[in-house]
Amino acid sequence: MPRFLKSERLKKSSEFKSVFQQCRKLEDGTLAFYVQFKEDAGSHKFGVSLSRALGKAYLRNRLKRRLREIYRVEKEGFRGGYQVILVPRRGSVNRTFDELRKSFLSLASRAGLLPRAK
RNA sequence: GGAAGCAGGUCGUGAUCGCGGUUGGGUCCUUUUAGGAUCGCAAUCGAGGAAAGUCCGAACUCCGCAGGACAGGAUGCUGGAUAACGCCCAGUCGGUCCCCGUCAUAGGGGGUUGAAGGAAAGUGCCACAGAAACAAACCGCCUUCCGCAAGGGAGGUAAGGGUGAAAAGGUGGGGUAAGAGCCCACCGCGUCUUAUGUGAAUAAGGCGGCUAGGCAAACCCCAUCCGGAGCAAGAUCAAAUAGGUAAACUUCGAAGCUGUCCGCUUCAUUUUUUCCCGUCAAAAGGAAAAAAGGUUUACGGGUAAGAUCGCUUGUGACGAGACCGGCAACGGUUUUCGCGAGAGAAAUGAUCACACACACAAAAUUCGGCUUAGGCCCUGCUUCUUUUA
RNA sequence: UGGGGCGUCGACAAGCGGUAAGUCACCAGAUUUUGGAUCUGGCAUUCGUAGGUUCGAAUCCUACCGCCCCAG
Repeated sequence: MPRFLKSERLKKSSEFKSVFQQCRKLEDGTLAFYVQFKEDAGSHKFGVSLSRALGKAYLRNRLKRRLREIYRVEKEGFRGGYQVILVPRRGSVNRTFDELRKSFLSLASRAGLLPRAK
């Protein structure tokens, strides 16, 4: 099974800033998807940013964990060399796990992270 | 049997994958005491009763400090308990509800509730109404004077009427010109003494009769307590990393050309500027231009939420069970067992099974409380209802 | 973690112990051929919610709910 290591996480405020500054933005009603591509094909990082307006603490925690779980399972198919930030939109706390995954996959495919279907 | 309310208990289990900590192990590096990095490794532990709101009280840390006072804040029946508290326990008194009891009171019992110190230290307020809201006489009642009378003047009075949330103890009797604690009885209030109690108070007896209306969650007075800031407190560490500035090189994303690299073209991202369009003015939209990103080198400073500790396997205000003391809260030179999360863009999620496993809601220095939120089941109490007798 | 402020009609708001001003909007009527403008009248059983103090609470006190801001 794929793992999700600490080194794959976006942590520092500066890292987030850099991605937001120089990135491609995609969104649907549920998620906003910020992706920045890098030369180094081996490195890939992932981060989630949640506003307090989304809901109470336990809701935000659950949403973040679900998004991370989706990323952990689905990142296998991605090309390397990217940094991704997810910003959930208002209302996404009420989505089920499957709805979140569908939304994530469609955005990732639009962003070009998924290789073309054979 | 059912429903509602209140109080107490309770807050899934197992499997697979994933995540955080600790310990062990493997690999690599430095060094050979050991340290660091890393991991499809193993073992083990991994959110709450409210973790929440941040309303109180402490521990701990730094700053200040001989000691005290003012200011400011908090608390406010009594006693106990505690590390401390505005919490908790027991009691007193008052309000309210229920039950017993009575012809009706009285009396007794139980639940619940109370920011229950002081209004005879001072200031202030008590709208409207009302004569008067701490001081009074409108309608009255009585005496007397003037007048034929209607009525008017002077005085006494506060029982009755009227106003009001509130009008100066209440009821009955005596008394009087009419009245009035003016006098008497009972009740109530205040005060003194005695008794009981640690005390708040209670009981009995004496005295007092109006001087003492309400509001202190109005200012205030009295008593007691409080130095200030908070784990982003605070302590330690190399002189490196990141970021910044300057210079040089470079164009990383997507698509196409190509076997591949280099390279080229177009598109896209962010920022700025200009033009067009549009409008009251903007925005949105369209077009053009410029810059940015990555790497290397140098400078520079100790800035910044850098790293480590604080930080939680802690001998403690710790948890659970006995025993002893206490009505209880709680306590103990007693005894047995237990030792439980520790992050830092922040660990608990996904799937499946089991009774539809389901509400509220997630640690962030740590404890003791309070308040609020809320699901299922169990226990107890209260109320209502149904059936049977 | 600590501190400060605000909730009054659909919108903006005044009042801060004694019967909840005002403006815009809305409704009805008048005027007008009609609309606008103008004039007249109406529009808060209760001041975010729940308790308490008081004769009396939007106002004072307490606890909640929602929103906004500040400091490191």
